[in-house]
Formats: sequence, structure tokens, C-alpha cells
Amino acid sequence: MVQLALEMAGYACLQAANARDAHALILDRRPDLVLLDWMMPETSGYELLRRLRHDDLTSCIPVIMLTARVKEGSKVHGLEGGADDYITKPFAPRELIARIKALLRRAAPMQNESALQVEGLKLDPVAHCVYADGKALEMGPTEFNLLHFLMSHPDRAYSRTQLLDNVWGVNVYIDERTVDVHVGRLRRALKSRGKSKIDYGGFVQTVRGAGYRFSSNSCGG
Amino acid sequence: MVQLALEMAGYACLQAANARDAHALILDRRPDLVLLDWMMPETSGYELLRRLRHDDLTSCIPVIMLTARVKEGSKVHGLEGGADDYITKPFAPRELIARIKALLRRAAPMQNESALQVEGLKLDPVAHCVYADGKALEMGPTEFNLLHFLMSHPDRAYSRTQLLDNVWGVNVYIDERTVDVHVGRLRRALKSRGKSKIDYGGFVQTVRGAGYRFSSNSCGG
DNA sequence: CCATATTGTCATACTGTTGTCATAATTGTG
DNA sequence: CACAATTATGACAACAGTATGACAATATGG
Repeated sequence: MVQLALEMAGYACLQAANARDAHALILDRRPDLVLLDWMMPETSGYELLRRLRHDDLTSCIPVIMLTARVKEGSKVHGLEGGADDYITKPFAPRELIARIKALLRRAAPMQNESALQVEGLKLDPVAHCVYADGKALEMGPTEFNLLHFLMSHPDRAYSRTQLLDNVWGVNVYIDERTVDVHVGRLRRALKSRGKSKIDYGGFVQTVRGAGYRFSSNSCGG
Repeated sequence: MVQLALEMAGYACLQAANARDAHALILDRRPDLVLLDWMMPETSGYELLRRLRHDDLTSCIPVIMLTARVKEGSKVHGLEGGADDYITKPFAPRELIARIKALLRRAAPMQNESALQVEGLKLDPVAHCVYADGKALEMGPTEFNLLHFLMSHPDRAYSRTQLLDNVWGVNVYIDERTVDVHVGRLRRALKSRGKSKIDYGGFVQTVRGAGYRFSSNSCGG
């Protein structure tokens, strides 16, 4: 039932019937998170948790304990062993998913996103905004992500496939020519409407036969 | 024994047996105040205090150190680490309660910042009131909290999940789309009825594909 | 205990965005 | 200059993300 809930939420899921198998599976597959039942055949969940925490390879994997006990003390006990969170049975699948999300969020380090600036063109990842000479520009999310990636890696040509992988995501099923369209849209968005200003659309350069490149000068030197 | 005393005094109370659990519990439940024993298994109380102060989420939580040491030096040491008060064991429950009360009283106004104002829109956290061009606006508690958070962090896009974490609280199991509804209600509340006034609802901006952002200008530059 | 307000969820309408295509424009080459 | 290869662009239907009204459940305060 738990597996079903997890898969509905889009998580890949592995199962083990006892602590020994679980330990092997965890060592083998290095999951992002472990759901651990307090009561298990043979070795207890607590014992497995202790072992996971003892091994450097697994000590940093977030663990959520599943427990039937309702006493607050068991939470303390579970957390003592190094669990990052716990949840008492019975629980709503939604609560489980929420706790998993929260824990993964907590475990993931916050990426430092400082503003990128090239001449008068500024991209602020925090505010999700792009400015040309201080004036805000309008563009779609995809164009924003594309510009973000390109500005993060200037003076470097990327093939359409590389751009699809990095901006759209891997295992995405999109025509390569679609990149052209979005590059066009990005250029149009960057085209400064105010007179006597630089056309930042020119910063997104076509590399014939290869792909595209972001650069403030003619050839990225 | 401490727990008993606290509950007799009408405080809800959580316990942890060591620094790691305590840290997790504090992050999870965001207590109003922390009683921290100097001597703990594994990590010392001092180390935990340092970590609490280092994290924005916990840096403003009042902390009382419990210490067995009688030397005056330990007081200095504890306060150096950022503790707000300390008490030496053994202590009378009455004294502990008194110190807690005093600290909560002292901390309460500290946490409430001064009024936030952006152009004609003013939010007074102390009075729990919002004014548009001097005229009081009506809104529900959730809308107020949402606006408070957004105005405290302007020109910054927040995902629905982040807003749920920061406004509703961590580990809350609410549909992400609920944020949309409350943003809508907030906008309606901010919509100035008087003619020729700015529509402050426009300050709460949608960042398509990302979330929402508070900004007085079109893109927070 | 009741009256009232607030909350979270849902169904629905709405909006801008996305990916694809056809076609035009550009570039490089023989 | 003609040709092939590549890229640019406008149009458009499908789509995903957002706004909004309604409603039942819950909380709040008298």
C-alpha cells in the first residue's frame, strides 16, 4: 500500500522483507531516502538504523521510521537512533508523502543563486527576473531557463541536444528544432525596445552546424 | 521533572534525549522557546546552540541554558554562544517558570518587527493590521500571514511549497493549489476600492511555472 | 450552544505557453 | 550563380499552469 502511494507520487520504490535484505539493498542501490518499519522480522528496524548510521556510506541517507507506537517516547527513541523523522501507523498516504518531500527538501542543500550579469543584461534567479539596462523584460519560463543556462556557461557552444538535456531535462522527447524556436523567442524578448541600447538578442549567437552560444562579444574570446 | 513543571504551568512540552534529536525536533516543530542542557550525550548543548543560531529558521528562538556549573565563567560562556538566559542546577521549578515567562515576554516584541511599508501599502505586525493609503483593509489570518511573509521578503519568487513551509508551517499536509486560492483572496483584499488609487493586488505577482513574488514594480529591480 | 467567519478542496473557466509544422531566409560550397 | 544544407520565423492547436466561484468542514467567539 505504501509502495502504491509512493509510485502515485512519482517516486521510484524498492522493498525488502527484512532488515538483512534491506541493508543489502540500501548498500547496493543507495536510495535517496529510507522508510524503515520499527517492527521487522529478525533484526529490528532500530538495529538496522543504528547500522546504517554507523557506516559512512549510508550515514547521511535520510530515514523515516514507521512505528505503531503512539507514545511520544518512541519518537524520541527513534530519533535517538538517528532517524530524521518518524510517522506513526496508521497514517494517511498524503502525510507520508508530505513528510518525505519535507525531508528530501531539508536534506538537499540550498544552491547559491546569485544574480548573473553580462554588461547591461542581468538575470536574477531568485526573483526570477531579467533586466536589460535596469528595465524588466518579459519572457516565458522556458526562455528564462534557457537564458539562465546560457548565461551560466558563457562563451561556450552547446548543441541542441545538450541544450535539451540541460534546459528541458534528460529523457525528454522533443524535436531538436524546437530549440531554434525558443532561441528565437528568447532573442525577441531580449531585443531592447529603447533606442540607442544594445540588442542583447545578439548575445545569443548561432554556431552554424553546432548549436548556440552565449557571449557578449562577437566570438566569445 | 522539568516536563511536569512546564505542563503544570500550561506549556506544551517536547523532549529530546540528545542534540541531534533536539535539532530535528526544533526544526520540525519550531518551539517558542528551547531549554538546553549544557551537558548532553554526543554533541554538547553549546554546539547545538551554535547551530541553532546559525540557521535562519531557528536563529530567533529564545534559548535558556541549563547548567550544573556554578562558576560565573560558564554564564559568560553560555551567553557568548547566544543563549538568552541561563539557569544553574539545581533550580526550583518556580524559578524556571519565572525565567521562561520573562524570556517569552521579552522575546515576543522582538520577533514582531516594525511595520512594513511599500509605497502606500503598510502592514503593521504588532496591530495585525494592513492599511492601503491609510485605510484599513480586511483580510483573514492566513492572508495576513501570507502578506506578512511576502512583504518581509520582497522581490523574490517563492514556490508554492516554500510558501506552505513558511506561512502555513513545516510538515503541513495541504494541497499546493490552496496557495493559489489564498493568493487570490489576498489580491482581492488588497484591491483598493477607492478610485485613482494603485491596485496593491498587483504587488502580489504570479511567476508562471515558479510561484509568486511580492514586488512594487513590474519585476522587482 | 449557536452564529459567524475562515479554511482547504474541488470543478470549472481562463490564460499564456509549448512544441510542431510549413515556409522563408540565410549561409556555405562547387 | 545555382544548389544544398542549415537556420529563422509566423501560425496554430494542444497543453499546462493559473484564477475563481462554490461548498463542506472546521475553527472562532459570543
